[in-house]
Amino acid sequence: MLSRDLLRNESDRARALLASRGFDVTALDQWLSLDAERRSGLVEVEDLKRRRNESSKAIGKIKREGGDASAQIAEVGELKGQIETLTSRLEEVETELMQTELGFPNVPDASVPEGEDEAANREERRVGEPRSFDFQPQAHWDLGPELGILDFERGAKLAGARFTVYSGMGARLERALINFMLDLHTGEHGYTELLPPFIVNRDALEGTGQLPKFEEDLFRVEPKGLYLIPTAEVPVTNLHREEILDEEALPLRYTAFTPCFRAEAGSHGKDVRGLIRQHQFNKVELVQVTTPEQSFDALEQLTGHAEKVLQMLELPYRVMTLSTGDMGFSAAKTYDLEVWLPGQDAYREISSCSNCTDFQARRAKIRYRPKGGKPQLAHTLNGSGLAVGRTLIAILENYQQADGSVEIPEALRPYLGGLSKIEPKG
RNA sequence: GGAGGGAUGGCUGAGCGGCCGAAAGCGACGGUCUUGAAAACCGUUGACCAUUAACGUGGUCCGUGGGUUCGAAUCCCACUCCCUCCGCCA
Repeated sequence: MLSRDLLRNESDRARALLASRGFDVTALDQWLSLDAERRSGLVEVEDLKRRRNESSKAIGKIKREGGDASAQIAEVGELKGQIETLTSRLEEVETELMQTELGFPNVPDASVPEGEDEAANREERRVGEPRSFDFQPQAHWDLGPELGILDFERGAKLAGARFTVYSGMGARLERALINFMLDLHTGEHGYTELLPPFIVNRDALEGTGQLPKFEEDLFRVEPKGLYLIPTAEVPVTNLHREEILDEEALPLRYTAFTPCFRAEAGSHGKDVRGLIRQHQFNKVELVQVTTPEQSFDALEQLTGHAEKVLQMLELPYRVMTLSTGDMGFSAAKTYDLEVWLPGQDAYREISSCSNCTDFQARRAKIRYRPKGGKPQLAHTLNGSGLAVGRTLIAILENYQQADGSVEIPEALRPYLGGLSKIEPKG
């Protein structure tokens, strides 16, 4: 959610910022008229309540003194009716106002390039040289089955398209990557490891911005109407929902490995081959809760923490700042890390690091208390550190050898019992 | 799944249907004292909304949602969560 102050008192600026994201700003006009109606209604109903409270107190006093309070009782009865009708109207307005508000995306930071889509994204830097091959590099959807470590067909048999079975060294490599990333973030970057629920309620998803707008992207779990998490960002960011944190405790840094579940509605025909776009995938997530002063520095740091994984695995990548039109709903600024995939001759997203400023904190009521001051909204950040399946892909494609084997990056070998190479089966 | 107990401010914990936004303690903050700190003592200390140039003023909130009543933290109903015991279970 955006601050009502911004919407109300700087509505022209809000309009321009929302428009830059491709958002239909007629909703803002609707919001403004609802807000005005709410406020004038509040003044009216609060005055009626004041009169009712005064009369009620008078009744108590008269009765204690043994007097006759029937005049006051009649007055209260009349006020009550007026309050009821006004209140029910106000509740309608409030509900509509909320619904409108929950539909507004975050506003972009001034440093974000303006543009309609990914074409306007700004490349910040490239790290690492793409390796030159003296043979035609294969894509992971060929390498994986040939090595006997990825089984797309049996994944489809078990659950349908976009599900994959990891087998043997594939499963082992995925597990090694998870441990490697968690150890790095907890050991070197100061994050606390969490193992949260993989199923959450609506409140949590509303807190981080997936609901109410993006319900069709989620898997719903029937008996209780809960949802499978689309990212660990949801349970981890909501950890401190409706809490007032001590300022000294900030910044909070959490890392969590979880599987992620996405319905991928509307992405038919996109990335249908291989492991790029799955209904279920593993991710190690980074989340920070900071003060407003800290959050943009924290975004640089957090992005650096995710980059460190790629650097240690010696995978070439580039850093992109997403444009206003390409950013996610809750983000004020986002860096995407794109890893080089030689099998596809392209950079592909492997991490997305965002500063959500106070947007999620306002929805989830995550606050902190400055020393001796009033509670304030915190800022929240999240980033993948990294998407594990895509990291595995990157290793297969970048470290493949002419004989069909795949070398293991040095940094990962301790996690694989010292193994240096995955050989084709047979 | 069955039986019982509970949910009050940052925390612990009182609270005859009106005088309760709520005792007390802890914590936090400010002050006295001290070279400084601790201790002691004094004082301040919930959140949200509206309104006001401001000082303020008003409204709402005692798990959530309904109900009874002129009036509810207090009475009634439903739900959620937590605890104890029994059953079942990885």
